[in-house]
Amino acid sequence: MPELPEVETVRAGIEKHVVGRTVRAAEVLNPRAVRRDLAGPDGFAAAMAGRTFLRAERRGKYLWFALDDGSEALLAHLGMSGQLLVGDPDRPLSPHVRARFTFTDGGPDLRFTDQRTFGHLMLVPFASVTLPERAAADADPSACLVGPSIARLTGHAERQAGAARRSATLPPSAYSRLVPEPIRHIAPDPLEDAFDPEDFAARLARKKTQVKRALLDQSLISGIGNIYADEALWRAKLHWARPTDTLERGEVSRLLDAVRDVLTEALKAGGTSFDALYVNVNGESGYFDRSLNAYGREGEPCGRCATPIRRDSFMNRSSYSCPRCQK
DNA sequence: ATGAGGACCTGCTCGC
DNA sequence: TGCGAGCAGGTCCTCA
Repeated sequence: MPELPEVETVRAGIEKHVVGRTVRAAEVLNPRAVRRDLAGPDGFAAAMAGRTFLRAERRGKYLWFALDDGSEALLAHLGMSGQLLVGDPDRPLSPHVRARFTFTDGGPDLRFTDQRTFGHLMLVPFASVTLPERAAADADPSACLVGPSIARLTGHAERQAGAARRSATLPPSAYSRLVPEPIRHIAPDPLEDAFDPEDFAARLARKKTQVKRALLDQSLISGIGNIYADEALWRAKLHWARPTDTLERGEVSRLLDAVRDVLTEALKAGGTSFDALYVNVNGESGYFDRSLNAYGREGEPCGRCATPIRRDSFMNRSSYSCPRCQK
């Protein structure tokens, strides 16, 4: 499943193939792929035509392409099974292609493929406006000029004009710190500069929930899914059901180190698994089978103490842990 | 306000 | 051989 390392692999892989290119036509083959875009499939497709890809960016499991002057973005979430593939525009259309973008240069096209259709695409404005306004918005979310309710009611043309007007006040260097409006609530991920360990620890301490649930809470820390949550908890020797408000400071530090390590190592491995024109986010490829210590290893010996790994049911999914190392 | 759980979705595997 | 149940899980929505 695409978690942060897979999404970053896709972002880095796709960036060099699309940046600087202009969309000739967008085609939505399954309306569910753009279900969160209120312009609808036709509106989305029409609004994407003529857009130039400027940058490829990411936060947590979301990735986006800043378009044209950087005032709007094509936002993508890969869900459970999403892929972004670049290739010969004449190759056969697989049945799971949900959206397709061709380019004015006639070169390789971009396809959003998604078997389980949990992923989606949206054309959206950036959330923040000028830097002083950004500071105000951070202090008080309701102060954001482009709040969710406004964005939902506003059409593409108006959003476009508004975003362009606002972005005119921004120095180019500020763009990289902006995130698309629909993901304002997504916390920084542990691999970006904006991530603040102190803030994370403080917010974690205020929560009254289980530590694994907290790791999966994208508004607290982003980029972690079920697999890397289990792996990080195994490394940190923490039980998944441990109440967050009982964690000691040292344990939180250990957990954050484990999270960073597991994401970084997976990113290194994931970065080797695709070639030039085919960007693969298939969960089975590369590191998956080799370097997992807990996830999916029910009954197999723990790498530290040889106690069989246990599987528990949690949130309608599985949690894998060592009953001895992770009390 | 916050936390917990269900819905969404499709392909694969397993057991009868 | 065929079929249905179970499973996989990220995010949003609803309910308590």
